[in-house]
Amino acid sequence: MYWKNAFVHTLREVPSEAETISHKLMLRAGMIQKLSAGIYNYLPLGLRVIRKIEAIIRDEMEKCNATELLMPMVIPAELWQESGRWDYYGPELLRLTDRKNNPFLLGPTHEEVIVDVVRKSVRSYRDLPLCLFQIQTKFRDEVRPRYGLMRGREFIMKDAYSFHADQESLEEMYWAMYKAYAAIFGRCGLEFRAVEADSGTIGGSVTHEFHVLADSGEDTIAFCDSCDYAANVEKAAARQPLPAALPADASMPQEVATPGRTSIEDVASFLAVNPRDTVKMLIYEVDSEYYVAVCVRGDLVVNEVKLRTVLDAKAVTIPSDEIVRDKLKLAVGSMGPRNFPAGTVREVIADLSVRAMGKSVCGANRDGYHLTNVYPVRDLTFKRFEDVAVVVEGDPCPRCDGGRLKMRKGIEVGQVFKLGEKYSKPMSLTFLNDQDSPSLMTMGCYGIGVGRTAAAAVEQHHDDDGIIWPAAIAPYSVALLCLDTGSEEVYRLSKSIHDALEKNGIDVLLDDRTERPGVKFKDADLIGCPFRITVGLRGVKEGVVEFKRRHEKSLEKISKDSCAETILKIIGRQS
RNA sequence: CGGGGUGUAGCGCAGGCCGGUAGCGCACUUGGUUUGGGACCAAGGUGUCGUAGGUUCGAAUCCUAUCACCCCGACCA
Repeated sequence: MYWKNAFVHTLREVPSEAETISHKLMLRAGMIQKLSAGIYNYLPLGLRVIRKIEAIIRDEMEKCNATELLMPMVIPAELWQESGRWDYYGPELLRLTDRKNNPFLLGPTHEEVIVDVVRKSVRSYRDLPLCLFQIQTKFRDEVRPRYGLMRGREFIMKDAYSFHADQESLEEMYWAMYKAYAAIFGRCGLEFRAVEADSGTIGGSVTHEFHVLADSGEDTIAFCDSCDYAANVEKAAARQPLPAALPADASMPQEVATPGRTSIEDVASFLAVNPRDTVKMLIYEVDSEYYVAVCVRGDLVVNEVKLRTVLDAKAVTIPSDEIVRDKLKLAVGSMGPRNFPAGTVREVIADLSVRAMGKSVCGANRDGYHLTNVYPVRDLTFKRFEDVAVVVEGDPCPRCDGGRLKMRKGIEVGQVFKLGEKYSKPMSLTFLNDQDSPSLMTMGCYGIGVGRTAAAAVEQHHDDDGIIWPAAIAPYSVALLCLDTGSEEVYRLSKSIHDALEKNGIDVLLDDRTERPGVKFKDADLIGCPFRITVGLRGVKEGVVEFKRRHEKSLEKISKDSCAETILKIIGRQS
């Protein structure tokens, strides 16, 4: 490919909208271009990266006996009404009507459609198991799209759906997909981690997310430093300590004045105790219907995802101080679980950490007062203990002895789900089993954010000069710089190298512009092809061209006459 | 959706308080000099100042409304 034909337009300055590295670099490298908030044009260079990722995905999907199809992006509302998601899904779902005023939606995911596809065709257990996938543009009207391809409204996703006669078959496919995902991200040259996760609104029970490790990630993952336990922090559990024993000399709770101290930090320092020895109590509003009180050890944070799961709720939010004070008649800043006036809340839930506490401080349920000498095992009367706290670095691993949890930031690029009968039931996806009786299919679904994978690769592989693409997903393997387009000899040599590489199946981008060398070097670094070949007057006079790897400083000089073969050998060895 | 901010040339920005010929850098075009890490000189083109209304002799500037975009938060297979 010749640069002049490749539609590569790099930017020297960063458009002001970009914040994250991948967003900035992909814009500057001329890979993407914004059309609207969270909606991007994929320019030729960016599209090549997308296509390479897609090719790897297709290859691995086919190894799992998954077959590709393509479903429409515009979906009749009817199907979603059938599954119940038409009402359940919030404003993230873009709804539209056609000229006859019939309701449609832009697909944010395709469970309903695939179920419809399969139920129209599959009747017998003999057709199962079955796995179908597509690579399609999705639309989710995100509240706040940001970070370029990382969190767009329109985005390309690979989604696969599997159908099974029984749980064992689903299990088998689930782990086959799990392995395929590991292979895909490995082949893309990414450092990633598969983690246990919360299954969220899509439903189902067991799920793993695949995260590319990068400091800029939006998710936090916790993993054990000695075994292979890893989980999204939303889900991560720690080994819970045993309930504390009550010391024989334990004295009775005592009310102390703590004027104006309403935060854990203030109360702890005022009473000269560690925040670990205080009990924090928070009020949550659940599904806009009722309230609960939640206690955690003072230094911990309530995990709202866990809380939601524990309450089987859709949403939990912290109400304003005014509501807590005026409507619930509670002492904001001085709430505590001992003698808690629970009349206005449905129940009190305590984190397991509280049970393990010894002598503690908690609110006295009276403005400006706290209690000291509280022993939760003795003084707290409520019964419900749950794991509702966010784990912290150093917590003991829930799986193994002696392991400690560590934290990293991750970018979620893929997820595998066991859906079970969540869609097959409301949509009557049945088959005849070998007993000749109708039975519900059980399903799995498996997604990969293709654009997000590209962005994650940039987050993980770049330097001050630009992108450093992993070889397998680079837009071109080789940036071939012809420094002196005015010289017949240099130009001819450049072209012959270009042709020889292309003939051997190597992607090569020949910079044939009449630009100064500095510009070409800068652009080559920015675009980030793994290999660079420089053909210039200076080298040609000595009979050499230069070969450089994007991630290394050093250059190799290669005889110009045998350079195509030499380079083929080097690249063949590496990729 | 709550809080904050920005819309002026393709990109990055100044101008705005204090109304009076719309500017700078990069990019682009032409000519020349340069030529191995984003060159230099000269000349040139480029705008409904986000949109609509209002105040005024006169609005990028003041007022009102509105739209878009960005950041923080909430939200998110």
